[in-house]
Amino acid sequence: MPELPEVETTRRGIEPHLLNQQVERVVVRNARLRWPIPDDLDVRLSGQRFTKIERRAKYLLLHAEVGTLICHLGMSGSLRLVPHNEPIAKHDHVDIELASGQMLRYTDPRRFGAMLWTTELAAHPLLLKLGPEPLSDDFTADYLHARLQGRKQAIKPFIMDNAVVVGVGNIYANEALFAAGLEPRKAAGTLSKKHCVLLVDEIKRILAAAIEQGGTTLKDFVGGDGKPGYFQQKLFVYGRAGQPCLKCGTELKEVKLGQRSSVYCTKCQR
DNA sequence: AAATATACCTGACTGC
DNA sequence: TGCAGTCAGGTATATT
Repeated sequence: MPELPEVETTRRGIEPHLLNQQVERVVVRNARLRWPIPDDLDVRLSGQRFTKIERRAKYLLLHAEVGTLICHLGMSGSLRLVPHNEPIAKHDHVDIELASGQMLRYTDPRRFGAMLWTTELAAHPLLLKLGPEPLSDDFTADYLHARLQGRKQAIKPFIMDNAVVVGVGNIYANEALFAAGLEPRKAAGTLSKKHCVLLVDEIKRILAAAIEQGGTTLKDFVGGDGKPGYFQQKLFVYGRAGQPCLKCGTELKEVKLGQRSSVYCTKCQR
C-alpha cells in the first residue's frame, strides 16, 4: 500500500537507472489498470530517453524527450529494475525495456494503479486539482487554517482530501492526528491556528521520517523485489484498535470515517 | 458547494 | 481441505 513515502522512495530508487536511458520497447501484458494503458504506449515511448523522474502527490512522472509517462502505484503496485530475461510472474503487467539491458517492470496484483501517457502534462486533469505537497513550504499552518474555515467535515477526511494537501493516506492521517492530539472526528472548521501548527508539523515530521527510513531500502530496486515494504516506523494507533495507547494506556478506539478506519485515543486526542 | 457514497480489484484472513 | 464472505485502501466519479 504505497503511501507518499514509498512513492518517493521508488522515485529515488529508479531514477539513477532511468536517466538518459533509451527505451527499446514497451511490453504490456495486461492493460487493464484503473484506466486502460494506452494501446500505442510502445509506439509513443520507444526510442526516447528519460530526462527527469519526478513525483507529484503519489504520481510518478517519468519525463521522456517528448511526453511524460504518468504512473500511479495504486494500492499494491511496484516498479523495479530487472534484467531483460527476468522470468514473468503472475502480476507483472508492464515491462519498459531499456538499452542498458535492464527493464523497468510494473507489478500490481490489485490493478488499482495507472500508467498513462501525456504530451501536455501541465494540463492533465489528474494533476490539475491537486493541493500543495505536504513537505513543501506551500503547506503551512496559515494555509491549512485558511482552507478549513467554515468546513464541518471531520478533520481526518479533510486532510486526506487531495485538493487540500496531497499524499496523506489513511495510515499517516491516523498517526499525524494522534501525534497532534486531535480527535479524528473533530470538525475541520473548529481547529485553531495552534491546532493547525501542530497538525502541519506532525504531518511533515512523520512523512519526512518515513522517507528517510525508505532510503535504507534503495538497493532493493535493482534485481530485488522492488518493494520498499513497510517502513519500520513505529505506528502509535494505526492497526492498534483495542490495544492500549502507547502514551497513556487507555484502550484505543476505532470508528469509521468516510469508510476508512480511524483509530484514536479518547484521552490523548480531543 | 460541500459532504458522502460508490466503484475498481485481489490477497489475506475468518468462519463454517 | 475448501468454500464463501469480509476487509483493506487511493482516488475519480456519481449522488445526495
